Amino acid sequence: MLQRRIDDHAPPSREAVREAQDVFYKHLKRVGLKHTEQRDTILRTFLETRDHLSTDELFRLARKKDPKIGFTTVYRTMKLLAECGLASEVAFHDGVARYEHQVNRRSHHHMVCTSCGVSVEFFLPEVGKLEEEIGRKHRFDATRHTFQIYGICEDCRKKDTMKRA
Amino acid sequence: MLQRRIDDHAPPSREAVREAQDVFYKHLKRVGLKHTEQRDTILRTFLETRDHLSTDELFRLARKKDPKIGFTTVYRTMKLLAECGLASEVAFHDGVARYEHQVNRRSHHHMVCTSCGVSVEFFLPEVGKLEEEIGRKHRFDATRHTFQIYGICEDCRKKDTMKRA
DNA sequence: ATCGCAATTGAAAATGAATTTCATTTTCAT
DNA sequence: ATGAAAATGAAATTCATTTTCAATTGCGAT
Repeated sequence: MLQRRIDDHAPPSREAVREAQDVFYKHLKRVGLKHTEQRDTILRTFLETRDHLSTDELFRLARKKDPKIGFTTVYRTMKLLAECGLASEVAFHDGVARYEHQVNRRSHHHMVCTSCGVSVEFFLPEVGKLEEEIGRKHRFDATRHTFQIYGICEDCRKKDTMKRA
Repeated sequence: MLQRRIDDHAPPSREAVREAQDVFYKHLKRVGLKHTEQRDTILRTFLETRDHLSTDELFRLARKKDPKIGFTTVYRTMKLLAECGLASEVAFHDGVARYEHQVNRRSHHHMVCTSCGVSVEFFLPEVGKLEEEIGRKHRFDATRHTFQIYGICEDCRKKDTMKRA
């Protein structure tokens, strides 16, 4: 199931894409890895997306740009992108790992419909403060958090009501 | 890796256990299922635990009480317990489903050490309010949420410092 | 520009948790 | 007690993820 994402962000600008590429290439250099065409294609494909994509979905998209790209390469590239902060995993509890890109995006949280999978993003500055506060209290070096709300969206509720009638 | 749980709760009292059994049996009746010795053993085993247990870990514990209990039965029973609210899944991002029991427990959140897996529980009443508020705003019927903070605990930080020295 | 070698690639195999199958056994309403 | 329906558990299956490995490619040194 494709997990549609509802937010208020435009796709990254040309400059933002170049910046992201720069971050990626510098990361590769830093850890002694090479810059390849496949990795570049995968990054560009990823930045064009707005949904929460599984590795397999991303693989299908990348293959449209370059039919000889393999699943394994996409899989490995996503790990690299996550390492340098360009991608982050979002775990929605449905058994597949999903990624969203972090270019031009502020920290945010998700509200997920457990019926159709749609997700709405929201932002609450206080959540970041809570992370810091709780970390300090328990002497953790807090690095990140996940905050997800699960429920049923309006559309699914309406559909459900219609079915009953 | 066993996910040790740090909290301030005592194990359920004898009465709490009986109450939980009652909830379970009534649920079974409601959905037309039968009360079996295995299911009872698994519930009792589960209530005695305080860590975040995978199905396999629970299976090993239940097997001590009754060596002929099978993994499949534990797996299926955990689904039933989750259905009637006695168990809830906690997904910590490490690829295995874990459960914690909900007897005598208030809603809470987790701070997880990404190095050793230890988790500390904390409770923030405002998070429940945020769930409600955000749900209303986006017209979701919000049913639950997860809030987890990831980081490195004090012990792991110390060990790390020693290694460097 | 070429060489050499380490990194990369991608198909295929392996892994491992989750889930289903099915023949046998058990529960429980009658 | 009886028998229909459900439960059990060993084994098989599924499916996402991860590893393996032989062939290919990138790139720094020359």
